[in-house]
Amino acid sequence: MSTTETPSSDRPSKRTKMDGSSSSSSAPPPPGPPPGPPPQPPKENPYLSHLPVEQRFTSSSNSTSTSDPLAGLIPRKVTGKQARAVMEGDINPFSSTPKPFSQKYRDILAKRKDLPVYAQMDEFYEKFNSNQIMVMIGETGSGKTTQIPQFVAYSDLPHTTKQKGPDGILAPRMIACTQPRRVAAMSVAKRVADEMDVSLGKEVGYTIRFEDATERRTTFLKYMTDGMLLREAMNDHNLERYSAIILDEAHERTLATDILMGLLKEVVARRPDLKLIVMSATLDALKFQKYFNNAPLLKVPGRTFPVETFYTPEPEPDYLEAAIRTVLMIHQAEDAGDILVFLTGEEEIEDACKKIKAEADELANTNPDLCGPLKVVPLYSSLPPAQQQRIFEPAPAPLTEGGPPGRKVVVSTNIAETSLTIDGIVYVVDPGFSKQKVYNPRIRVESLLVSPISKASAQQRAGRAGRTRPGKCFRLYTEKDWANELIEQSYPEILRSNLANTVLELKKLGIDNLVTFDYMDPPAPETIMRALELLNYLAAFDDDGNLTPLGEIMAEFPLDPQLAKMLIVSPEFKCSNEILTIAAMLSVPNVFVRPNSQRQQADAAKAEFSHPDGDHLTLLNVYHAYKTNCPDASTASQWCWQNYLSHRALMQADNVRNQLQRTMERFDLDLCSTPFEDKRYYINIRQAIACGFFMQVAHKEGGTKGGYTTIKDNQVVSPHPSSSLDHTPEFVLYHEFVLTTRNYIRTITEVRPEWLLEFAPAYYNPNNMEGEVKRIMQGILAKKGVGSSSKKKRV
DNA sequence: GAGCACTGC
Repeated sequence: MSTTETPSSDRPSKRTKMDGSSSSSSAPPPPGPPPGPPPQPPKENPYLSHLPVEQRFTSSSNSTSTSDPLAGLIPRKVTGKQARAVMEGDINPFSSTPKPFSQKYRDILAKRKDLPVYAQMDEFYEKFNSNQIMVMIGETGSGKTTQIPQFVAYSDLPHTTKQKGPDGILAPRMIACTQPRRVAAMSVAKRVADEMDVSLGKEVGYTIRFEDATERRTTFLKYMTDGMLLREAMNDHNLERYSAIILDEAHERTLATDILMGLLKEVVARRPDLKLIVMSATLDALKFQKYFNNAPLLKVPGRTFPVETFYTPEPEPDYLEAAIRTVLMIHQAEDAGDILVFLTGEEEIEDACKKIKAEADELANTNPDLCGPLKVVPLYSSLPPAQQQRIFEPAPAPLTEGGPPGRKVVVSTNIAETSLTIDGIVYVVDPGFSKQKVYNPRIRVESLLVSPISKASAQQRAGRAGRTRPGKCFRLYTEKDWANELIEQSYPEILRSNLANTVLELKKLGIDNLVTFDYMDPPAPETIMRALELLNYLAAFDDDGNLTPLGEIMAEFPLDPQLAKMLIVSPEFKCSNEILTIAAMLSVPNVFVRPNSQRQQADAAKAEFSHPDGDHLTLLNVYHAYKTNCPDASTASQWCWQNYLSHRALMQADNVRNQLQRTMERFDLDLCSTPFEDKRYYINIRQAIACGFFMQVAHKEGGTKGGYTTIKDNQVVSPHPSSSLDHTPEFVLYHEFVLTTRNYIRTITEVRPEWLLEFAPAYYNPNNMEGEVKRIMQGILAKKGVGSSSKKKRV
């Protein structure tokens, strides 16, 4: 051990320097041992970090509390009284190197004590200690998301019960808390790290796609997206790294949460040591309790301001017009306070913003004594972040001092219902509609439909008016309709989605029977059948419904099965570099920007990248141009702007591509390209795509010009007008079927019927086909019989 | 000749 620099001599000298009180930073170190250290709190001795907490402190005659702050606490027998004593004690037992609590910690603790959930700590520990599963209901402002995981930490004491993982590393058994959204996982983790007086990414961390802010040896509390925990479960069916799992926002019923609930119900039965807490905001607790074997309920009140609700006396024939009228009415008649209006989509919102602005300006001009200035701000997810930020700008000031107040109106999609919170909203206008995803298994199409919202949604919307002070909510439907027409809860996502991906994941999670799996809400059998059928055609499942080796690998890619398949086969076509790009570009939002005022310029810019054989190749061109022309971030944003491309989406594509490439490497899948000069360069790429998407092909109708019919379901479809395909080939492969004003196929590429027969012979067996396609396929097969000899001749 | 509700891996 070194004798020149002991921990005790190091600290005082450092302190002098930091204070700036030393005359010169280049002053030589004081000769010999420094004078004895001044009285200070117990110090941790870094050479003793292998010892239990209480022995790690350097004994000093002045220090009074050298005992373990956790002395007497038995994991999972901890009481509220004990936990409070530690929280209010001197030493932070959770920091990796124990140290006294900071002043900041004490300030935050004082505020935490005001949270409704804090008052129920004793009740929480009673239920937590004696039950494996519990259900918690806490409305907005109860503090459940930040406090409950901490309460669990005080009971599990995860840092004192480390275990060796398969890699031999000694790590704490973690507490996981899942969130449906990335931003929530990040921001809550940050907040809780502050509350516990530890560093983010060390003791308390978060894991979201593309970002892992945790440390294997030290992290014991981890916030994560629900999808991320599901990914982890695919390779660790018992979730052995966790001692407790908290599913937050379970009422949102995301696909990932629903699958996790079914899975955890099984895991909990296999692992009696695993605790599960399901947290929800709604009153539908009974359903959760019943599902989880009558688990006990802890109910915590919320903390929001009252919101007064108004209904229209008669049904409104035109909700858009009614919404605009209501905004102007509020503006003229109500006290100061901002307005939030819920509409269904981008076009509707932009339209409403224009109309509100025009009418409000006129009102302010003709009647300046009655109406202040109005600032109208649109909000939807595809809006660039800078414009989204406008919702946080303050309301305009009155035009004249003491005149009628200025007001801000935010016209938003559902994004303001859960994902984004705007402070200062006092009035909410709720027409009662939103766009919702629906899945039709019969024609295998997901589409968006404007539908009435649920009561739970309506309550959530109203609640947005009461975040900072009492508010008002104007519902543009009658009270009778509220009572009789609105359903209690929105249908969970699992009932509204194509489940191809989910079924693959479930198999990979070790679920044998997908039909008898204990779903909280079982999807339609037909939806599962459609998924099984697709996965069987893609050779991910064998005929007995078991995962094939190919299926095992497909499940590891964060992609739809079709995309995963084309990526995995791409090395066989010598084009995996290119397919990686295409898969990434298809996984991010549209890269083409088309402002209403500059459509022609935008279309011209897009034409520069167009590939005549199809949109997939156009996407490849865009990515190549982006990488070639944008060596660094500063030039990238300008180049994207000039070319009417979304920089955000392209950066995201780059991220996704890197992640996919790492997965390819993990499975030793070759990264290769056909030389660009080779005439097979594009053919190889199109063939690889066909291997994944042979089930999404349309055939040109004999009669109508430019019209197509899908092969399996005989749906009449039109190529989407945005397509770069410059001709109408006999067969086109499409990435998406979109149901709007008409049936469109979007992102399309020409394919040859010969390829379809070669790469998907079972699917294109003429015996299963009808009409013209059947004849074409028969013709090719007949020719092939002859053709095989001519091929030999050529070789 | 049209649209992208919202998330997530």
